[in-house]
Amino acid sequence: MVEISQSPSSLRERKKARTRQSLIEAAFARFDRQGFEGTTVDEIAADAEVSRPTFFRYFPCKEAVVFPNAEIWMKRLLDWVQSGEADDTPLSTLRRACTALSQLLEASRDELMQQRELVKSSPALAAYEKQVDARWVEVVQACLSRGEPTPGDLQRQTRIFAAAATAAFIATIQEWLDAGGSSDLALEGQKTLDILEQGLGRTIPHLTGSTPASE
Amino acid sequence: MVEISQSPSSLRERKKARTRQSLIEAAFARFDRQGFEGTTVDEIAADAEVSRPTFFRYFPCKEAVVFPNAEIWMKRLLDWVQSGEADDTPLSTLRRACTALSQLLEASRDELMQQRELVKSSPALAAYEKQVDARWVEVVQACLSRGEPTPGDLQRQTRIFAAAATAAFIATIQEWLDAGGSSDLALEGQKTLDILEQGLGRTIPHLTGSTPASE
DNA sequence: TCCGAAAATGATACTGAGTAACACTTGACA
DNA sequence: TGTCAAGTGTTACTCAGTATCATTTTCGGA
Repeated sequence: MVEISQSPSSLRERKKARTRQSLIEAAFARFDRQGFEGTTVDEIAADAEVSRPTFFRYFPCKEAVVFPNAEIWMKRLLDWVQSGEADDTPLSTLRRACTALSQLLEASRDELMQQRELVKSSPALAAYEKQVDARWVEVVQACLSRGEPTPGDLQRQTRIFAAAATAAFIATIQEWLDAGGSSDLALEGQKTLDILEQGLGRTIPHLTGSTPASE
Repeated sequence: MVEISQSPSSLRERKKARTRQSLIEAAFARFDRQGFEGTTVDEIAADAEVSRPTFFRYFPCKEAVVFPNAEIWMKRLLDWVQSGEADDTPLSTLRRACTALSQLLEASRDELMQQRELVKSSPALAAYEKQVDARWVEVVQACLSRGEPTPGDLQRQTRIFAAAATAAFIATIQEWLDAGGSSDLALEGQKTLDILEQGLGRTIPHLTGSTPASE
């Protein structure tokens, strides 16, 4: 369904992949020892035996090396959404996308938890993570606006809902990581979408003052 | 209810306020002419007739000068929430907070639209704005968890919902600005909260595939 | 197998953000 | 008025990120 694709074909591609991996490993090793802020790009590049400009040919900024898979996952999921069967409702498309993403994330749990530790230790990194997260809105948008041209007024509501759903799912991921990543993320994700679909009144009545049954 | 408070008391305070204002005006003047990226902090400082270190004594980074009121508004609203009457439901507290904030924002519409233009022109600025926006989650959290100690499991759901509500309201603000800021933001905000309270099934049935009347 | 083009890298040098140290000035307050 | 604290300027530094250009490495065709 969602596959890790590609044989690294040519020698050139294989070398690039190797260099990229070296940079990532060198970076995380330094970050473990010295923290993110305490590490310079020069050190990372030196450890990986490349020059500083080369580092920036692989990553747009120092922060990006902490999230080496973000772009890849996003693209993969976007492709999947856009090539999926179109007879679903928008929300069920979103539900399936969340499940697919959950599987990717659960498979990388350790890596993600390491990321999360780093992010907590550095404001600059936290800022960059928000930028990365924001790109997921595009994916959610794509899920919600399949096929139909979406009439103007509805489009605005959809955009707002997409923002809410993205933030909610990201918060769900973070809760999952903070709890050790042991629970079933896909399930938690569906629960989150339940809140958005059914509304607070039915899912967390405590917050609205109504009782679950009434209304 | 939410007042702009304080006489600038001492001379020292008045001077600081004046310097701060000069920096803001110098910055926006330059940004208008040269754009955000095309302007250096040195230029801003020189225009305001202070040194570069002084600029950084007033603003934590170059980006911050674009959002001179963010911190102030947030603090004010947080104070208001924490000192408000406690007999409301969490959601109604949030509703009132949104109305209060809407009034502040509507009063600063032109300034906000200028900000929005700048943000659209610079990725660095967009990144910083996300950081600023993220701080609003705290305020929303405060609205939603008044009084009660909130039992553990519910707390997680509340955090997730707070993230969703914040993102949704921010998206609402942006839609409002992109539409020229002519509509009633407070009203739009309430509509957004309706979606979250009632759920998609009742508010945007189109997305779930159900019909408005049926379940 | 060799050769030319394209891609990747390294060296060097630059800009600009942000900070530290320290001396100096100015407002607060008794 | 004089003392102290707060605010400022000067200087010099670190480091992220970029441009330029020469050099090396891989690719693909003959």
